[in-house]
Amino acid sequence: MARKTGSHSDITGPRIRDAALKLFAQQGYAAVSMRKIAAEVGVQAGALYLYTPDKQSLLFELMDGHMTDLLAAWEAEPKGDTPIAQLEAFTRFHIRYHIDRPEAVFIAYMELRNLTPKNFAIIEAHRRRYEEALENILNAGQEEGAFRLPDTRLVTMAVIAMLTGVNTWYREGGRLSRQRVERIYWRLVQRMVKG
Amino acid sequence: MARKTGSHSDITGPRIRDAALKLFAQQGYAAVSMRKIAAEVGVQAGALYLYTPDKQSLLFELMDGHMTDLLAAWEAEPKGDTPIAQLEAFTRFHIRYHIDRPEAVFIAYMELRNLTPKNFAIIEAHRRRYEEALENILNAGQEEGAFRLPDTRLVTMAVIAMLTGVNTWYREGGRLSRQRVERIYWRLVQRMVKG
DNA sequence: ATCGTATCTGAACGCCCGTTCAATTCAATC
DNA sequence: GATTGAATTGAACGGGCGTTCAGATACGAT
Repeated sequence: MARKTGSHSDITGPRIRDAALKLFAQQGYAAVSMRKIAAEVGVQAGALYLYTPDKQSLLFELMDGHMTDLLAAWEAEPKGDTPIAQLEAFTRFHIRYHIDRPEAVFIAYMELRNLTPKNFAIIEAHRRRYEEALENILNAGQEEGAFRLPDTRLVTMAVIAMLTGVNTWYREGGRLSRQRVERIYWRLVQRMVKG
Repeated sequence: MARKTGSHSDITGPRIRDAALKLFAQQGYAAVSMRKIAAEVGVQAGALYLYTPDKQSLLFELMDGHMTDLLAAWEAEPKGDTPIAQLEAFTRFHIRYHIDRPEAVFIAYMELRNLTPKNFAIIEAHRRRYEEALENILNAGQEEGAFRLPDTRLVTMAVIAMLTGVNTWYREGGRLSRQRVERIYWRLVQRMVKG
């Protein structure tokens, strides 16, 4: 047998990326073989190489796609014009966006060490740009006196770590709704920045 | 050749654990082979099995040891008697302890999925106990009116995520000293809990 | 000097890895 | 209904994996 009825390039391609996303998140890049990914798609391992040059590219494209989408989504987000409004927008956006993509987020944070140095540098640049979006808001608020921060760079890292931490405990249908989680975290962030 | 001069069980054992800690943190459990660990120690792969029953036990003992030490160190920490004093003690302790053991901390957070279900349950119980140490402080402060928290469980997770995040950016000899990092984070935590 | 034993080697076991590629199958076109 | 070309198989490549174990080695006790 060779290819099955109705299988086409534009269907198999995305299915491979979906399978890789799921399996990398579940078991980790190093523990997932090309054969496992192929099995999840329902195809032989060799077929994967029609859609990706190698395993590393599969990982990189998942991470690069995630970061690119994240940055684009933040650009497109309505922000308001005061630092306090922008900080609220960032806080709520970050939680909402990350809570909806637990697998991509998990991979983006856990598999950095499995990237080649070149690919790592590209992902790091993306991350840096995203962190700077927050840092710029904090700096603006600091300058105009809306915030009183001990150290904007440190507060940037503290806020992002705190917000991203939601993904470690949030479960769909749990005690708190997304809305409620968003609101509570926003209150905490407010307290952190208000002198 | 067989064993080298001066090699003894009580030397090789710890060296194996040290090598495993270093390599697991650097490359991840799945990517590190028993042969790599053995090479780091300067020994053949077979020799490892005089000191550990298998690779999984090597990982588990590192994680279990780390969590046990962490809990014991917190027990032994001078705490003060008010919730606010205890919260300061916890905040400073957490940062100090974690900043000094980046490899063990990294493994404890990243390699959970590579534990067998039984071992995972044990590590999770440890983590839960540690989280409860903080949650109890927050609850006590909430009840006696020292803190005004939107949700103690959520604030517990937020604070721990924020504090542990230090390990992602802190570098020895960087812009901020440990002392300064401790102090700034304590100010942020204070703001978060004070209504 | 010899022995006993703790320590370690080196080879082997069956298995899985990422990747390549000739051969095959199927859908669309003529 | 034959031809074409994209999609896929299945086998193969060299290599690394965790683990076992008989045999070699060197130290401490006698």
